[in-house]
Amino acid sequence: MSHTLGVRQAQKQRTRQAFLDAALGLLEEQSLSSLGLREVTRAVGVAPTAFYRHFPSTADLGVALVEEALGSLHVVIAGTVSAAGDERIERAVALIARHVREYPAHIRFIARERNGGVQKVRAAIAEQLARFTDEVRTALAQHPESAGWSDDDLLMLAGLYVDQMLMTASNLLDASPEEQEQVIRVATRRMRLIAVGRQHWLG
Amino acid sequence: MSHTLGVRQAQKQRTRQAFLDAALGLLEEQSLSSLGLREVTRAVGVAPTAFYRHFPSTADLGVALVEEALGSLHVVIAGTVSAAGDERIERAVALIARHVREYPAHIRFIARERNGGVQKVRAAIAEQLARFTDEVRTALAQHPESAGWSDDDLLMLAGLYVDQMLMTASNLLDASPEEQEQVIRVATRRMRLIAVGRQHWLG
DNA sequence: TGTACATCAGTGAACGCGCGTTCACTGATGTAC
DNA sequence: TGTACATCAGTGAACGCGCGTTCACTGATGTAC
Repeated sequence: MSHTLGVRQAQKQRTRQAFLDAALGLLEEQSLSSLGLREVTRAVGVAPTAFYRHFPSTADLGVALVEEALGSLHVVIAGTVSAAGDERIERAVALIARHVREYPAHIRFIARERNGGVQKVRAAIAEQLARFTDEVRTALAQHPESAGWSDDDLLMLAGLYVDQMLMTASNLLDASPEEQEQVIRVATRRMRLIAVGRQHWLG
Repeated sequence: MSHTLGVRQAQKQRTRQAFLDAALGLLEEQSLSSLGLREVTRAVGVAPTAFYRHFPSTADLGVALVEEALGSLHVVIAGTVSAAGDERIERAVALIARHVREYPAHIRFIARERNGGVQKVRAAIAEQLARFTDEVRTALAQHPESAGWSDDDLLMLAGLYVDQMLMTASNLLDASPEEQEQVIRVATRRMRLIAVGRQHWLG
């Protein structure tokens, strides 16, 4: 079993994950650019110097968090776009809402650092979102409604959807339980309006 | 002339403005939650303790920056919505682009801190954006196309426009001069698609 | 299987530094008479 | 107009503290024979 990690490697991965988890928790209430190395190691329960065994800097830890946070979203995105039938939009919004409920800290992190003060992390997020947009474009191209659409227009529409999803996710985070229904209703109508625009689009 | 400020008051206001200007400059490359009080006073050229004569904390300086940054936007927003005729959308996007060119640091600040780590500032931004959305709704209600629209739907549409404007502004900031044209083209088509959706909307 | 050596994740002391905040101060500006 | 007192924006020394980074270390795990 060459894939079985040695005890040492396994332990290292566990510690690394503990760093990611602790950082994500601390980042619920602050930005990455103010996150301290010692703060993270304290939360994990290791010596400050242990940090350097895993990341050169907190910015690099941030990049790792981007991958963790957005990696799991590919599946959700695929689900929202491929859904078919009358209730396609409702299902898409519901999928987003569920993801936010399951990974609130990840979403908060992405929404915050997308425009945050750490260049490396912003670049990583931008790259991942560009990939999402491209995936959505490919999925949209399969729809019969996309007949006659240029690739450029499909990309425009895909970007609009991706931004809308992220905005909805971020709004859900800031909403109280009672407000969440309202956020979902408004997000659904926004999507519907965009869908109407799509049906009558003439390039 | 009871409105003429005394020498002392005038000097105080000048120093306060120097704090705002210096902070805005420093915030181009970091988030408010990592902005240091001493960093700001150093940039202004006063003793660290002078800060407390103007703001209780950097968070409160941030709130003052929100008002400065978003105060000037009311006029722009009004301009984008009231524009009429065939090229309404082109004009709206051009107005946003001009504002971004004139006040890039303000826009960056708002985009960054809208989801940033300082609660007080996020609340201030959310409140101002809600007011913008309401202003846009009122303006939209005047349009003949809005006949038959519920207030709720108009608010939904207004929110979509406001978010789109802010997103466009933020995209322009991150774009190189060559990319800016592309950003403007895509933003224009997004707005057009939304406008098409609006025309065929049935509630 | 047992032994001898190599690797390396995590340690703990130490460093110099800049931080936010306190305090009593100074001296120009403002005000009362 | 002149004088005596009050106000208060900005000062500068001092404080205790936590920061990021360095370094030589330890001891469990891995590897070669």
